[in-house]
Amino acid sequence: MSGDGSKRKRQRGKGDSGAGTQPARGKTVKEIAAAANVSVATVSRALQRPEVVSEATRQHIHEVVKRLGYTPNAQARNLRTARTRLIVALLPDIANPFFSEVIRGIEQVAHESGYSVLLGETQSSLVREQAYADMVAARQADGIITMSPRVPAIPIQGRLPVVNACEYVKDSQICSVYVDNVAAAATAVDYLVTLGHRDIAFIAGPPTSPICVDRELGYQRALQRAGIAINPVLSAIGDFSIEAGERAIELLLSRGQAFSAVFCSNDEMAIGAMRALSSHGLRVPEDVSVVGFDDIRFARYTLPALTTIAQPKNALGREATTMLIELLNDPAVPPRKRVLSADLVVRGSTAPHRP
Amino acid sequence: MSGDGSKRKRQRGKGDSGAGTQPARGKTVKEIAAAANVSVATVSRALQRPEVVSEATRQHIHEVVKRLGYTPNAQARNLRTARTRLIVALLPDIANPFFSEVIRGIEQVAHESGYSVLLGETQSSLVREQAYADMVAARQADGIITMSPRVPAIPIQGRLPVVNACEYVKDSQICSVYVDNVAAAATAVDYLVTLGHRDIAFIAGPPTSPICVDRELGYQRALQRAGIAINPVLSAIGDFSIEAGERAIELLLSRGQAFSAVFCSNDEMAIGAMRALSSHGLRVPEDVSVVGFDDIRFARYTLPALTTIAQPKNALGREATTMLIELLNDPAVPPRKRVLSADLVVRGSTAPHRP
DNA sequence: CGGTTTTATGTAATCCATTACATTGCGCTG
DNA sequence: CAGCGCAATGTAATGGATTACATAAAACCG
Repeated sequence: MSGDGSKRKRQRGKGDSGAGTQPARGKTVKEIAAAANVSVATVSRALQRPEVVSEATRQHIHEVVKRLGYTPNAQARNLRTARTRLIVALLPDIANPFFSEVIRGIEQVAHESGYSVLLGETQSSLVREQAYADMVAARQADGIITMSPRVPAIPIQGRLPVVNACEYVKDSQICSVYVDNVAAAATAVDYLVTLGHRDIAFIAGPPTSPICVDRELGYQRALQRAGIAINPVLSAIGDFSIEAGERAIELLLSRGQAFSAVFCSNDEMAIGAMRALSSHGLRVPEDVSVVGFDDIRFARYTLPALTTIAQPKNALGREATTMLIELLNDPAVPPRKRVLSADLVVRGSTAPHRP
Repeated sequence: MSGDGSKRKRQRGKGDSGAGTQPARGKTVKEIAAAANVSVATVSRALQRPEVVSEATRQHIHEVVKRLGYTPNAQARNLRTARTRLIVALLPDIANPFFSEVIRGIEQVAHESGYSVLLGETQSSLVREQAYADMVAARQADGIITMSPRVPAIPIQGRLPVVNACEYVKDSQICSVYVDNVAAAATAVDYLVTLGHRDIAFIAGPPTSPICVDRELGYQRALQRAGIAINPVLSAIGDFSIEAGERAIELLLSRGQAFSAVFCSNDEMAIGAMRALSSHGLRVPEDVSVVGFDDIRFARYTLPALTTIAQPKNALGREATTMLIELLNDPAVPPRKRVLSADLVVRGSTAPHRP
């Protein structure tokens, strides 16, 4: 009986066989368990939930772990627990100072909560956006914070682990954190009105993004409130770059319609606008007041320093991350939109209108 | 006898038992294999090495995969293959425009090679640096690109999967990519000398970093070459921030030693210097010429535009990543130091000396 | 002191894809 | 046609930790 004595199973476990030249495999729980004379379960528990093992055992195991220099294999843990503690931060452009400050807020909260941040720069490419979203489907990341106005499709069932930061998607089940762009833009324009300006130009952002539409809306509302007619000749569109700000001013000036102030949809365009204005011999703020949006770090250091709407960049990142982590811990939390406040910061680029 | 007929093994595999409320488990190879009437091995092969399965089978499997919406679990794959295709980018501060452009280069190459980038902002904290390094030990990332002058300890045997970018560590087996800071700084100062300046101030960076020492060395060499005595009263130290540049100028001016030019160890301090100078009624470049280092994006847009040393930021990131990936593919490649060139970009902040 | 909790630990199943090795079937050659 | 080689596929071991369930030992209780 028992005719299977010869069934030579492959037994080249790491413990015995001669070849000491194996490729640098890390230590495993098994080895620690053996060295500490306990079971793998106990080792795992001593490391994960120290309160359930006896004081003596725990200390002993920790001592062995330290002595042998053991670090649990995160891949194995992740596979078993089905969590990666990784979140993807999707943004169009990391070199944009606005985003890089938001990212920093994301990184902070993530780190505090034991998560790490995977950088997903998309260059606004749908393909790349999708590629990062697929990492969630592949369980290589737990969730996504997206700073673009689109929410990528993730072929998983259940609630999408996605939070929208800075941007937001209308009518959706997606959590978002952003500022009230309409109100903020209106505040900026109100301020210009207060200073006596009536011919206020506007440099818009790409109309594909809802927040740009909102900023334009705010501009229009403020004008209406002040009884000023909206003049399309005083509007130009830019792509958020400094160069776009310059071009926009060129365009506005070429139209021949005078203006004594210009509200820009972001700081970089405002910086471009200031340059273009001064290269046309127009002084800021004496001849033209300029207001930006975002309050990037350099806004404070332009000459003159830029009056702008300060977005709580760090808080946007922090809040978005907090939301995402909440969502990851409990997929049943209801979708929320959180609106942070953005305040006008008056600096040197604005002055009372001089007729 | 045989008292084990009752040994109810837990059989709650996903196929049968009633509760349809299970928590959104993803599809597995097994299910695909079953649906396609092949073995798991064949499915895996069809996806990983399509050339080894027959044309018909491959098409059939792909069809099933698509129909059922299957995405292989990356954690499982990673565990098995012992690679994560993740690299950590360690940097002190993501909001620093210099680093964010380097990061972009890193992200690009990583993406081209099928890697993703884990953002490791350290705030120059050793603890956080180490925490990210430990992710490599925990096999949660394959390697590290560090932009700080330290190389964290990673308790793994064999070659450390680390590349140093922008900074470098002396006498080490670590791969690095950086510019010749001595030569670049000397070029900048040479240029000021050519313009007739002899009283050239210097704003140094934190002396803990070798590249700062190098920049100072370059400054000194250029002066020596020109037969100008090095005057310690004309040097100040800053921490790379705009404010530090302002403070440095205050300090230099307070010392009473006249200077007609100042070379700053980075652009942000140069921007601060320009502000401080003009708030003291000194015109740039008419009264004082200013040169920076890095050529961050805003350097082009200051008033006057900043003359500076252009570091190939994108290339630094790209090259570092290329090196790291090479190293990951073949740990036997010899350690290399790669020096990229940095060129002087002359803009408006420098002018001939006017006695 | 027998019986019931509680506490500490062990055993083995599980997560899911990859892949070494085994097997099957077919075409080709001498 | 036996025999060999190659191509295609299958079976099951493997990676390393977590954890459900089982068990043993200790504490508690009337």
